[in-house]
Amino acid sequence: MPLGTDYARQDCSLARSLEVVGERWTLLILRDCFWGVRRFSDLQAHLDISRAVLSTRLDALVADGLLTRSGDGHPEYHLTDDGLALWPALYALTQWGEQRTTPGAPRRVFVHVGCGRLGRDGRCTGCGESPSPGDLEIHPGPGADFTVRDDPVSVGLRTPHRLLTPLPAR
Amino acid sequence: MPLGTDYARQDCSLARSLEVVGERWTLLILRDCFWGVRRFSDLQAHLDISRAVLSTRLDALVADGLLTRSGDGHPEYHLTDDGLALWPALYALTQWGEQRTTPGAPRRVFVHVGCGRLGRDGRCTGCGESPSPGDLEIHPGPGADFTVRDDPVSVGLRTPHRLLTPLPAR
DNA sequence: CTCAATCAGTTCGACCATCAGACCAAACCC
DNA sequence: GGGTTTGGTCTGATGGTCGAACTGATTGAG
Repeated sequence: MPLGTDYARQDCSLARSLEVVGERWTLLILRDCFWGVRRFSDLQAHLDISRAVLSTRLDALVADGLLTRSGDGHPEYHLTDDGLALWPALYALTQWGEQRTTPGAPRRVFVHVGCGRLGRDGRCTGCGESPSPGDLEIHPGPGADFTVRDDPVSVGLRTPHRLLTPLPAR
Repeated sequence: MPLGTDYARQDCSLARSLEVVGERWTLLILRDCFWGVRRFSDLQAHLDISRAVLSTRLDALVADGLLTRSGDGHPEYHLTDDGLALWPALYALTQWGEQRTTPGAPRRVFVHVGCGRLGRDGRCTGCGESPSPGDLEIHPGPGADFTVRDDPVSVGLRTPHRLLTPLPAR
């Protein structure tokens, strides 16, 4: 928990959110899940995160109902509806970072499949709606840098990829 | 910084965002700034945060250009344009927390002054636009609980209050 | 089927952040 | 000018995070 336990006495929904997704690494793990990453080792390799912390975070996300752990052998992690509902917040935070650091050259571009591009406000430039993540493709943008990482997830993102479908492709 | 320094080698705008606003307490401090809190002691009393940490966070937010520190005597903290641009992300996270914990009874309701209410997607139910925070009023909602806190900021929020105007009123 | 490699963690000790509380100097109030 | 408030800093105790080593189950190759 990112907040002291006595923070339960704060009457604010943002604090409630941060108790679940405010810890170090948690939002980056969920971002990878939206992109389709499902395996422990892929998350670990892509995030350069300590295995101990990744294990703790995944346990917490499953306990909080944002992820499910499935499979009898090596588990796969999938977003629940509660997890999927986080997409607008995640996208808004990403856009804020993009606008601050590389305003003219986005690292990633999201495409509403068969329709238009996703604008900064999360609306499709084609239909004007806010597509659900499953209807989106992530494309490398002009600000992307392919030289920094060689893990399977980073490699898989060098070409367009439908969100929520397995990454790396198997 | 919430992420290891070597995370500079990650090619992702979300990571960039989290390096600025991902630390414990930072988003709650900014939330208070949107509500109009400007003084060190008001933040400290409302958040129940250690003074040392609050001091560190405010320094970082000023250095990152999200807040300005003004006044020759006791300083006032104000949001910059970069800080104000965070509003959609902050609102989206708040709505996610509200939907998860108290779906039918929001703790706070935001009103586009003279127009309509703010929907879950940040659009006004009246005009359909996404108002900037300065055009919004925060009202206590049906899920608000006035019994938990008695600091000046909490008291000031028991009645409708225009965002970005001084809180507590002086 | 056997054996090695991979996967999904757990454990460990070093290090860093956060906490509550004490302390302090400048600003403000009378 | 003196006392109070404000806005911090400092300190020792506690808890989180780190990289690296270790482990046991699963999977794949032959």
